[in-house]
Amino acid sequence: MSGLADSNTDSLAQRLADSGLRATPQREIVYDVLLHKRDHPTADQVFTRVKENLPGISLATVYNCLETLVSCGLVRQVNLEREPTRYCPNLRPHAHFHDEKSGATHDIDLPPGLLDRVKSVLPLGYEASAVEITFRGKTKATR
Amino acid sequence: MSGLADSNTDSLAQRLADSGLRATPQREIVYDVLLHKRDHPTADQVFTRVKENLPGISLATVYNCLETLVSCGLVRQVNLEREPTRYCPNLRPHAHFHDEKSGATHDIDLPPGLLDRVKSVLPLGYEASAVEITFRGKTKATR
DNA sequence: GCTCGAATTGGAATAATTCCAATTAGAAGG
DNA sequence: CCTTCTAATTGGAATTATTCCAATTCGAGC
Repeated sequence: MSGLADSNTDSLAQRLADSGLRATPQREIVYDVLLHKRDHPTADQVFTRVKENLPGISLATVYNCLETLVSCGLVRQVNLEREPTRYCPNLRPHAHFHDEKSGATHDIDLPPGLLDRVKSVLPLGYEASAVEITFRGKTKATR
Repeated sequence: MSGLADSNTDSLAQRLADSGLRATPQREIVYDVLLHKRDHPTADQVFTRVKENLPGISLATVYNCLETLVSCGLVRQVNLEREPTRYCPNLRPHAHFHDEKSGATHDIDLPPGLLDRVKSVLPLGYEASAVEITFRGKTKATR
């Protein structure tokens, strides 16, 4: 179904190795699924997609793999309101825009310096390891 | 236990009336609890606190009241990771800082203009009705 | 006092996620 | 290649926050 996975798979294997973890088929396919369609799927959606290539995988494993990918820094978790957690392989600094009409989530790339500007509002003594910016609203057809 | 509630209660009654809703004792006490200790409690924590004054209240009602307060704009919901939703009566523009060590959430007031600056990164056609900024990290004793 | 819709209540239902014990797989060493 | 030993996976049960629902209660206006 593709021939695109190898360089990704390699960086995956590398990252996993760095954390003392193994590159299993399950982890590779879960990661490929995230890279292949970047629509911020839920764990369930990832499960459905992965099953096409690996029918025997279990949902628990999908959760495990996602957790592993997050913990070695290849994937970000996105939480919106009370909805199920979504997963995002975009590692560039970006915000999320949640379209209230369609429910879709879009990445919004951030200009360099913006995150620093935002962090600069923190009072002395606050050290942020991560900043999340989330928009909610509507998208208009630009026309 | 206090004498501070009336002006709050009045604005509550007003806001509720504006939305065609009634100011019930349950709603008033839930709102007072939020105003009185602004530590971003969960629904369960609100439930516990409200029961001190209104022992017969049910958890379902607490959820209903919180939902009502949110929908008439007096309270904001704060979602962090997968944790239970927290509730915040601070209506000034502010971000949230989630202390990874203590689990506490602090409000960070935002300077005027910052939210507009952040919104300005949105491409044409994106209209944000709300922006949320969340920090995660550690707080150091300033000394 | 009555009426009638709104609000509250308790308990059942739902849904995402985590937990756990048992099995399987794979790398390293012999 | 076989064995070993740990990490990973699996299925199902358990957990937890939240929502749903049907029945009751409340209260403002007549």
